[in-house]
Amino acid sequence: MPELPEVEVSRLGVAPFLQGQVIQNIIVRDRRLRWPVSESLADAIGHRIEAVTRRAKYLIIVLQNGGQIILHLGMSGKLRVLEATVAPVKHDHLDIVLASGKCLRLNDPRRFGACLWQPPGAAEPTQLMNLGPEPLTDDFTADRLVALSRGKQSAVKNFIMDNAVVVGVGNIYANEALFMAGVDPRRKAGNVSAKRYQLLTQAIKEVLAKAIQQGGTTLKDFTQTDGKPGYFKQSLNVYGRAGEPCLTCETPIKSLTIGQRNTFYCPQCQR
DNA sequence: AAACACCCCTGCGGGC
DNA sequence: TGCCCGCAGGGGTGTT
Repeated sequence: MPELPEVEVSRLGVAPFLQGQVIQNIIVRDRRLRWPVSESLADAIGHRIEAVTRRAKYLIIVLQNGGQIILHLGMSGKLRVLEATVAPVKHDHLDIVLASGKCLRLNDPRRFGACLWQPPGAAEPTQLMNLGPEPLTDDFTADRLVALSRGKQSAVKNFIMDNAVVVGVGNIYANEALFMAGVDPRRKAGNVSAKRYQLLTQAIKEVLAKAIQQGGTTLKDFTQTDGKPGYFKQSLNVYGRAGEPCLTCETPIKSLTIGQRNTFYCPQCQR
């Protein structure tokens, strides 16, 4: 489900309910997420939430004592804020119960999501180390893409989906950004010119920002925390449109597999 | 070292 | 109607 925009939309949705609240209880119904949920997560109970932030596709609940609860939604994770008394349904694996009587509830059918506990003063989990820059900040530049790509033989699509290069660009938005920039996803990363990396950098920033504004992309089951779908699906130019006419030139959109992931592009517009 | 393939898991849509 | 197959928004691990 979630790429960076969907995680950010989730963060914006839940943050107002969490900020300033004391964690009254944490209920783990199934510890078997991407990594087993640590028993020591219970150490967060009794502490006040200072802020809810995001790094890459990780949502971070920052406690006033310096501890952090780090959530990842994987492919199918969803966050809702509910009254804590609402009965859980299938795949509701985790509740963070707040003093307000509400709870943050994680539902994740495929269990590719994660909940990590970073104790006060501890180093950040290895998963968060060696992450590249946030795409919507000035740290993410075309110069960086050029510098890191020289000599790279892998497809440019894989390159921009590499979290060490830039975080948060998943399969949907990689396809869309490459279309916007007019770059063939199969092209070797090392053979993309500085000028085209400039276009691609702008396209990544634009597509992610626009998707956040529109509440993310709902393909099947993503919903914003208020239960509404994301509306960015209406703005997709290539993703999921194999065989349909390119919205620019009417050439049929092609699909193929790159890096075990479905890839969509216009053979006319993208070179 | 870089570039791949593979795997974790459940649900759903399409084809028969 | 029902069963089987293929596929899905992520990303860590292990192999060449």
